[in-house]
Amino acid sequence: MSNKILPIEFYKSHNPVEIAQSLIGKILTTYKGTVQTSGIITETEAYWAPDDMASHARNYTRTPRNEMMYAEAGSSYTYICYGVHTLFNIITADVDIPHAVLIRAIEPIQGIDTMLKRRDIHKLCPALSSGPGSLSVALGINMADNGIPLYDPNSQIRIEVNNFEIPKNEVIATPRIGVESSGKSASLPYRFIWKKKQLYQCKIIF
DNA sequence: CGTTGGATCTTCT
DNA sequence: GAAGATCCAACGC
Repeated sequence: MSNKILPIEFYKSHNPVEIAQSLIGKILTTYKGTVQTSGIITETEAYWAPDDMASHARNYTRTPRNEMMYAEAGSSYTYICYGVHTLFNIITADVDIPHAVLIRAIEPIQGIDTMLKRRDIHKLCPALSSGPGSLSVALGINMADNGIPLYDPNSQIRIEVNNFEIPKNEVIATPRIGVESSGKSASLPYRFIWKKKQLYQCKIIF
């Protein structure tokens, strides 16, 4: 069974901070072959180009790597961080407005056994899909997933609405991670975390 | 426990 | 040549 997919209109707002906040509690699902894995989004960060000095698209910088940031709302943007980790972002606003939201953590729902294998972890724990690089491994996301329309029912990666809304007072805002050197952009409260994440307690699977 | 450094790609200096 | 939207194994207490 699958939930209702978020429509493209959801991503067209020109305020990526609001979108980042609204994405908390939504469901990120990947379909790789016959395998489905999914989780509740519990942590996001907004990148508000061109003024945001922490964004790859600061000052409308345009390179082969970040070209997808200028694409249509609801497209995925994947890139390699520190030469090692694949990070998964969602592009928002109109074409040529390179706002983005980075997905930093999910709470596993479906395909937990598959996620454990992909991560080579043998028990369910927060590290399974918490942290932007770990999340991509757990969900099987790689650089081939750059530019996927996340609102399309036929895509391998989709964002779906949840059966319940997360109350706003359970979501806190903090400065973003790893952007200390980005001048005044560094202190902006563009990171959102669901306070009640970690529904499970590291139980043994095998 | 907390801290350190290696991995190794893209971009800018 | 250096730093970055990171992670984790290897250390030292």
